[in-house]
Amino acid sequence: MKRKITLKQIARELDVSISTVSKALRNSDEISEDTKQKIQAFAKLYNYRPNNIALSLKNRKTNTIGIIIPEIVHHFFSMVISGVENVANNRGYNVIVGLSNESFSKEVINMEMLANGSIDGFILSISKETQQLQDYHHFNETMSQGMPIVMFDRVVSDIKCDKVIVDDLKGSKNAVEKLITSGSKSIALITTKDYVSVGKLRTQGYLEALHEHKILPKAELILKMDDTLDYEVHLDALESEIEQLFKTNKTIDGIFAVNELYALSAMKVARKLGLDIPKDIQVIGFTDGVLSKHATPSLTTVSQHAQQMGETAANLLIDKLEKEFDADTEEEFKTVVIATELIERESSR
Amino acid sequence: MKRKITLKQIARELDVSISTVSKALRNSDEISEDTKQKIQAFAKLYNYRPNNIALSLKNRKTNTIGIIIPEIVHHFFSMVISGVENVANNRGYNVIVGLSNESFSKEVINMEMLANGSIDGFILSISKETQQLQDYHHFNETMSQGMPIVMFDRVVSDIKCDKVIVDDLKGSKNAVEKLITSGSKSIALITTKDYVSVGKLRTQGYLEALHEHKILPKAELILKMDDTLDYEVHLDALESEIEQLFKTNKTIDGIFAVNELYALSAMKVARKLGLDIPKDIQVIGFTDGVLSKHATPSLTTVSQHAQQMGETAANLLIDKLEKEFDADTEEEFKTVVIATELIERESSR
DNA sequence: CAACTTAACGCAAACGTTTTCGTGTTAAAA
DNA sequence: TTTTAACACGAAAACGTTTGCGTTAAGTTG
Repeated sequence: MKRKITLKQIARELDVSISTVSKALRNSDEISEDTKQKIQAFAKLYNYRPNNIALSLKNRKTNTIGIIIPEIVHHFFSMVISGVENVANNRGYNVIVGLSNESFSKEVINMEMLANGSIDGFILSISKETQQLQDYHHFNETMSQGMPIVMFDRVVSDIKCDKVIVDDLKGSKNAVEKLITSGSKSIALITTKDYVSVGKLRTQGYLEALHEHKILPKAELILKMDDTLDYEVHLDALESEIEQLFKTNKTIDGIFAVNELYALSAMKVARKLGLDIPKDIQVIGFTDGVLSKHATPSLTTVSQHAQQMGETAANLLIDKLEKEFDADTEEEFKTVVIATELIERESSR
Repeated sequence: MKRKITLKQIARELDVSISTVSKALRNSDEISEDTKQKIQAFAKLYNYRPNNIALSLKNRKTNTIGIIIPEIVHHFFSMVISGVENVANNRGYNVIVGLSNESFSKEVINMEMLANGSIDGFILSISKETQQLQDYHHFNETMSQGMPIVMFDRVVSDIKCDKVIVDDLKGSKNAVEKLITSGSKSIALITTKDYVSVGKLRTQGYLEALHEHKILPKAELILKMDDTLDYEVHLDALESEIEQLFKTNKTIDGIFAVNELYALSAMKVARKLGLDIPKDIQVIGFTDGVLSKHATPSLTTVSQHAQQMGETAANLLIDKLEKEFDADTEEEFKTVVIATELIERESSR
């Protein structure tokens, strides 16, 4: 079990100084061709690779970016990671992930753990609890220490940093318009409580679409779920709520749901009540995941291009990291909006 | 944009030496109570945190573990990561992920990138290409440099290292037996080519179950898919193959598929051909993911307990990292087998 | 031959820690 | 008064790099 070889060992072995070895390996012309040949050959033989940690310490740069997300067992977030990993790797960076599990304290702890030199910058999406508490001190502290942050999807407008978002409003407006133009008259909305920023925006898109088509929104057609409950395990509760919605509003002939699970549950309930999809009732969901694609009937969705979001976020962050910062020019923050796309499948006409 | 504060700055500010500051903060009794108080207060005020990189360099220990997986947009793998993250975090470790995208060269590059000091050990699942090429030099090299590896799920028996696997054979045997005892007489198998280790084992389980129940396996009932194709995008090809299988073997009344997608496609085709599930035909899949749960009918599956696999792998690795290695005792490697569980849903009787 | 250039290499600092081993001061013991 | 011990702190090395600058010896120039 030999340890990795270091400059010092090569130097001792070849009877030269450490600096000579270092320079020879970086092909400095301070060193004679002969010595360079010798050193490089030796280094190759022993498979020398510079120690990343030592480099990080010296350069005050780790070439590693941290990504903090609420959960990883989730199609959207894993797609984002995939995008981040892609460009990070291509640009010579590693990716270290932290999970907040939707918890404020875990988010804070994770960030503090990584902020102490382990990484050069953050890419993150805020946990639900943080959104509720509206406590953003950890973001501000991190940034005040010179560590850049890029937020994606669940962002907070108060914080000055780069952001990558999806046009939730426009996306859902489009979806609802699609329902309207395809003949739905009475469209229900299944959404989350308002503190979830994206839920709020998607609700607004729904309302705007109705408004532009002179349809009066009805409160009883809007179902606001409390998504602090984990509906992966409380599916029944979700479904009975939806069933209730259907039963008290027999006219419903269109559903817009702010996520995949709500949409699928709606379809399930509709089918149970003997409704044909998409003939009797159309369904569109937000977030394009595997479930939508493989459901029967397959679900028409608003795609967020998660992978592209990840790539964009990574590029934004690395751009910032590699731009030699002119202390004079005011730092500027970009917000990139990724266009949504309506993916039409079998659940809409 | 103030940088993070260092020991040196505190020392200069308080007019003591660096070592005094260090000792004071670690509550050494070499330092007087007064000075300790003063230094600790100052450090707290300026929110001092030791620099991880410097610590890593000094201790030759990064407290970071690397995990290399074929892909992350995959329920099984993200569950494993989730498990790893859990125990890693609780035991004071960070997790850095690398994706091989099922490519041999990306796997090698990723490992080399991380092996140069960035991490203390690996948790990994081998890419398909590596399994085909059977080139394992990067694993051996990594380990010969004293960096431990824990393999999970897709392992290779030639390599001496800790492993976490699922009893693929027993799991699939159980599943097929379930089909048999529930009345299926003619059971088809949808699997992968044999170089995928798990596919091979699951095929074997299928055969053993048939054998024990005195059923003669028929070659025409075994469909071996070439899974170098990405069936997420070539769904049609997959489905038409399965349809062919059904049409040339009208007697089929049971399907065992080695993954979720194959099983779902089988269900789709069956439904298309007018077969009732589970009355006319039962279906069981391997790997318990979101699709199985939310499909209609929901799919009976063999669960691999992915999260538990991740947790086990992480514990194995960290145990090894933290055990002061007695050079005398021979190093021993464990292989932990995680029991599978048949999760019965609507697709079986 | 003196003065100067150039080639080839080594020294040492720096990145931020921890820790071992002094060292100086003071107070107690002889 | 001298010796000793305890106390409180500092110097320096080490982890593995990179790099500016100093140094030496050889060669060149006038």
